[in-house]
Amino acid sequence: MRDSAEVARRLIGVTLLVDGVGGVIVETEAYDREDPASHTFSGPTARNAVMFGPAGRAYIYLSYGIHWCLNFVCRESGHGAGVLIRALEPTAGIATMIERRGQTDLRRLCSGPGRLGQALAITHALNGMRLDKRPFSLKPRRGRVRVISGPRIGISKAIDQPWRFGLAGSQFLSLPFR
DNA sequence: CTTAGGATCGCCT
DNA sequence: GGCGATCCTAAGC
Repeated sequence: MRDSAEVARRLIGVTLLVDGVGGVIVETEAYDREDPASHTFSGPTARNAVMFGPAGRAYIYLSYGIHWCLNFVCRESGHGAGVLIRALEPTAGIATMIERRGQTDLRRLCSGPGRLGQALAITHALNGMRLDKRPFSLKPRRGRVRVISGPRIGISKAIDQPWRFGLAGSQFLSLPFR
């Protein structure tokens, strides 16, 4: 597969479901092996092992001891590359997501990696699983989409890299693009 | 609308 | 032992 920034860009507009629940990907971030902000920057460890394995799998980690976050593993020279799925526009299983999240605001159902994880019931149990098999489902986007990019969010290193991607004009982004 | 603090725990130095 | 690829709530303008 190609580099993670290209994958991150091409994922915008793709429909992601987990057990039939989810929506259209509207925000992603790319991370790679040579990237100081990436979990893989310092080499393989127990946590990031999946990121050094085959492409097309889920890498899931626990953020701040509370939030399960979903990444797609990419293959790049040296491996250790992936894309963080940061936000969805909810389209399927909305009632289920509202119940899991405990709030009804559609704009905040899946707008952020932690919220998305909660809405889709992402847990460590899905770590390393193939994205082309149950419970995951990916459907190609229809037609063209306008993608914007900018600095990634919530990191302190490599903030100059424009490796955050979003669907232009979407109301479901975790934060606006400047 | 912006900012500040707390929650909470696995990972790595 | 310190610190996050975060989110929520409350308080301040």
